[in-house]
Amino acid sequence: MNVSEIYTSIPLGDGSTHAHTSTWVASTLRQEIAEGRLLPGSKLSEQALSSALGVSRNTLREGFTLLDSDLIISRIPNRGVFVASPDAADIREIYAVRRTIEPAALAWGPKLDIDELSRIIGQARAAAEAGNITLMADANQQFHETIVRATGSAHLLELMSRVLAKMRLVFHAMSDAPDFHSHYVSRNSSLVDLLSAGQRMKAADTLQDYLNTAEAELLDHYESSQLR
Amino acid sequence: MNVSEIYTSIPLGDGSTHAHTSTWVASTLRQEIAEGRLLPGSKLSEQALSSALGVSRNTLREGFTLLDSDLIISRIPNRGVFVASPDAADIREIYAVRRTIEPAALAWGPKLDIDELSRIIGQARAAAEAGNITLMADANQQFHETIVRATGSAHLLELMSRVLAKMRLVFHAMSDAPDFHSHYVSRNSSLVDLLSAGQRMKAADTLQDYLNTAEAELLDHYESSQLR
DNA sequence: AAACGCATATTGTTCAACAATCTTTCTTGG
DNA sequence: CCAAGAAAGATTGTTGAACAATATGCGTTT
Repeated sequence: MNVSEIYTSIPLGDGSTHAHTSTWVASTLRQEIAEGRLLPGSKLSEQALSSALGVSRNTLREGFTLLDSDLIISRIPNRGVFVASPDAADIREIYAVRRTIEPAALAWGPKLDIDELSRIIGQARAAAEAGNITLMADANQQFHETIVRATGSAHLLELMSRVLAKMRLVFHAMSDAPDFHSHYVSRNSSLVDLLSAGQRMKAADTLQDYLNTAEAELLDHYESSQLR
Repeated sequence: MNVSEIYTSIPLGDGSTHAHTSTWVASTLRQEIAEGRLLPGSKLSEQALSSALGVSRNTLREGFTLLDSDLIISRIPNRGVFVASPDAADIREIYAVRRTIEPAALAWGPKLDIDELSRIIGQARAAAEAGNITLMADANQQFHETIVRATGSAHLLELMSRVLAKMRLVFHAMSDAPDFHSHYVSRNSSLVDLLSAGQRMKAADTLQDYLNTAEAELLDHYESSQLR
């Protein structure tokens, strides 16, 4: 499916008044991008998109501004708006954020919900046995969001979800990415074991090791997929 | 100085083309707010501001959208845009972010620059002896930004500077705030001593204590200033 | 004094136009 | 034939005006 087909396949607004049309535009595009229907590098033409969405160019631009802070598009002055295509530097940035926030949440977060983490792991295990990779990926994302929620900060949670959204773009850009998620189930599980034993600092250190490993694996796969 | 006076005192653009006019608008307003010329709660009228800045309403709105992600304005649908007036919940949120990011940066940040921290403390001490509170506040902010820079993440640094910008709003809202900065110089100094001794984890714990104390002091002062 | 309704003002959105900048194509000279 | 440069075309950046939707303020009524 190419870009112009996407344009026409995006459902139009139903004519009812949205709280903010620009907000609706942003969330619509966010969803299209998150689900991989708009691939990294695609150009988002103002004229084509505004008519496809049934909004004016001005309103579309306001939506672009909103998405810009979501890190999933890149605006190049006088050139246009493109779906972000993460590179190695972006991957390193993503993991720099995660290496800071997530271990801190495990070590010191005042609202750590171990039962919830445990519950999510159960779901992931079920998904793994059913062979449902999408569900496993969802569970993995939930797991890490729950960790960040322990900080009690809405801003950190928001930053984390933006970072995870960009992470999805990385996977979309590397369509032949192997199944990174499956062997993280047991890792997450051992994290919960440590937490249940009250060893929060050790859990934080362990998570850092995991994140380092994951980053290296992703970078490795990215480099080799760039050579082709 | 009331709001309408502010409008006319904002310097107009020089007619030359800015890279992005909306970006220029946002940074201009950001500065006005940061320096306390636009106080928390002030309404930012589209008509008045657009003519005062010499830009169209559409462009001003794009600027508003940019500022919205900066946390220093609040947009109320069909009501308008106001300079954010932080409340107790905002203060708690600010410190939830700081308690997570800053100790993590001290404990694990790969790019910790102890010499730079030490240099900044020197400046703060000089400012304290000269009795220059503004310079002390600047040095304090620099100190904490340098800490976050140790994470190696641009996004975390950006979030931190947004949080510190909102922090300035808190102080502007409490015009009679006592001098919170002066007794933090020695605290920062003892942090650097711990770091120099290689005791990063102890420094992280100490910083958390400091942040908890500061949050409690601020909340206390906020509550009492609300009663009047 | 409280509640209602109307006039007014402000924000939300669209449209059409033009300026600024980039991209493509075509010409020209070597 | 190829490279450099100029003109033409397309896209983004910004503006001003217009209208709809919503909120505000003010008088009237009870």
